[in-house]
Amino acid sequence: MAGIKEVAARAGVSVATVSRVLNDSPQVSEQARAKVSAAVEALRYRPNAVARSLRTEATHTLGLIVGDIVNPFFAVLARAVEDEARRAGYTVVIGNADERPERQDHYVRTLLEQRVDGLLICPTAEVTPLIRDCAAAGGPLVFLDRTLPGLDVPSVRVDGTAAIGELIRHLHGLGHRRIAFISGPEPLSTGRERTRAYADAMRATGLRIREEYLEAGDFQAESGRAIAGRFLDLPEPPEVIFAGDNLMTLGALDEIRARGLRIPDDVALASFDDVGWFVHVDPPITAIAQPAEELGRRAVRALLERAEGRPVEPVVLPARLVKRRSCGETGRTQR
Amino acid sequence: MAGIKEVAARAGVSVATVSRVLNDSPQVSEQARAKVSAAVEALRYRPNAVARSLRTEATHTLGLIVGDIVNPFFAVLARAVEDEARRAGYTVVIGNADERPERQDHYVRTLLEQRVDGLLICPTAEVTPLIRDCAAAGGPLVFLDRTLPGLDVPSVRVDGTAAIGELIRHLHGLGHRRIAFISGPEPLSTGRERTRAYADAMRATGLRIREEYLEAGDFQAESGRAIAGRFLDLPEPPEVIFAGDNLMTLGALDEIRARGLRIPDDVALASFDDVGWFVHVDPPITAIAQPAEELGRRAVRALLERAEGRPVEPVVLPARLVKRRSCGETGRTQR
DNA sequence: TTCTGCCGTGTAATCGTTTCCACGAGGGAG
DNA sequence: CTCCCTCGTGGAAACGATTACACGGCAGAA
Repeated sequence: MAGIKEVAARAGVSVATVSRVLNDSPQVSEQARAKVSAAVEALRYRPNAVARSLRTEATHTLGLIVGDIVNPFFAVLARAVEDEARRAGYTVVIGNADERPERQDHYVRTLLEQRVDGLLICPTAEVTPLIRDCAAAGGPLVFLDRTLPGLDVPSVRVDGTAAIGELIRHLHGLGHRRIAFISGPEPLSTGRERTRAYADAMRATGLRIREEYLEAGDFQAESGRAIAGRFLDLPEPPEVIFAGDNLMTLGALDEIRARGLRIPDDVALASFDDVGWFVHVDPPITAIAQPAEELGRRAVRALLERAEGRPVEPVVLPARLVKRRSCGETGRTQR
Repeated sequence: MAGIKEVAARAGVSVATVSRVLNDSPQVSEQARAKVSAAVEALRYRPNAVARSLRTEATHTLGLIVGDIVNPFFAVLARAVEDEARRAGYTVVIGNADERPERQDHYVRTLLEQRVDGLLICPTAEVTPLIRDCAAAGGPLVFLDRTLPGLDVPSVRVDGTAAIGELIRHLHGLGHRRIAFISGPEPLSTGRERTRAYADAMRATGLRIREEYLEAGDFQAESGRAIAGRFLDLPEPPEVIFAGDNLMTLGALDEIRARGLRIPDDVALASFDDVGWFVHVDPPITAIAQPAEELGRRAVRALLERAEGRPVEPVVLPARLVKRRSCGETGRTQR
């Protein structure tokens, strides 16, 4: 493929001039500019970003490591990140950790070697040594959706505490008392936070927290199914199953349907994390909606500020309860 | 950040030796290897992939341009591509064209400048000049899911013709005669192919094709909703609405629900492209399932073969009809 | 002993850009 | 006329790796 040298030769100027034209520096005559443009066109020259990056120490690329791109929440997040990044002139490399720390580390390593200008991570579980190093090295790094304890890294996330409180009160108002929660993995900040919010809200509402009504899944559909099954097998099964993310909700729904139970009469269902099709389930599923797009955009902005050396403080966005019919009638339903 | 020079200095060897250790060449003594490893460790050295790529002319990176990452079909596709690529030692850069040719071109340009080792494109509509150039240049390029006419580029895709035929016969067997189709955009190969299959199958089954029962959407939910609305507004509305992708099915479902119509009694619904939650809609939605994972894997393999200069022939995978209850009772339902 | 070959190593060129610096031409001011 | 500044330009040194080539030492063969 033609390089800048060939272009220079064809245009009858030096490589320096070609480079100046390409980066439209003002320090170049109209004449030269025209000749170079013609040569570029004729040779179908495409600048080599690899060489450019080597010289300039900037790749105009951001890395994004998500838990699972097939999870609609992360898909929406990824699109928002990618959109905002493109607007700022950056390309995004997406890594799929599949919620596995070793895979997450694989991508961290690869992306660092690629010299991305910034890294957005939805951390999977543990603080790996590699992550600790990165945090210590102080490169542009921002945690997205989740945080890790004890590291000096800014994070952009959603706080669902208030919405969970509202949900529990809503359920209580509908007459439900036995509310079970399929929580997320203990090591994940989002898992811990939601569990805590559930427990606090139950207490605040004067409801008993039963050990057998609280079990941790792994944010994947299958665990939701299994745990819902165990809840339903209890001598005194819960009146409500509240699942900690949309995939576990899907799993729970599968299990409830497989047993031929009716929602909400036999058991009610609620989800942390809303997805488009919840309104089409019969009955539509009550859920806590997270502002995923906003989250993605804010994360990119925070990252870019960080990359420019400006200090950035954590961003915390609120979630919103969307009442539908899967927990019982409440007059009008929201979409 | 420390470079190979610092490592060499600290280990007391030359940069050549360090490089050889890093690429574990056999031509290096155990002793040197140990010293270098120690230095690498101590300095937390990370090879600079940018410099390496410049020298070796290989980035070990593949580009993937999808129509819309939020569409579950593409999300699954992207994960499969990314998975298979990782297995082969490649990183994937995902670009989101949002079904817009100019955005697709933006990514093609960017990825070419980044010197990706191969490019996987789900082409959006038209043959742009840029795409034509690429095809002509003969770089490693493979079309995924969709094809473009008149270009010498191998493609990996699904052929839903047989499944659509089966669906139409199934609907006919259930007593339906007035079958409307929300087709995809005319310029897209998948849109054209499905429309053609619908028309052929209708004819083959002895059903009339009515002009007012065939309208093209843009593979986004909103168009599905609008077109379904127009179908239902007809003096003689169809008995079945068959939508050309999962998002338009979602839109149609919205519209049907908004009108308070019952499925399948008032109108039946079928989808080209299956997604996980279809089984949870009441009633579960009959759909044609595409082997998205297989598609992604095959595409990567084809691309890598192409990159190695081996000739690759087009891959065409069959789709599969999954009968559920949204078109009427049929004895047992599949999951 | 001397020659041959291999093995481990180092020197330096190279990849395609950007950018610092120098240089010559031209023009305005003194 | 001379001086100086500006403007457009080109030469060449980076950037951080890989790798062709050369070289010295040592072992085995003659």
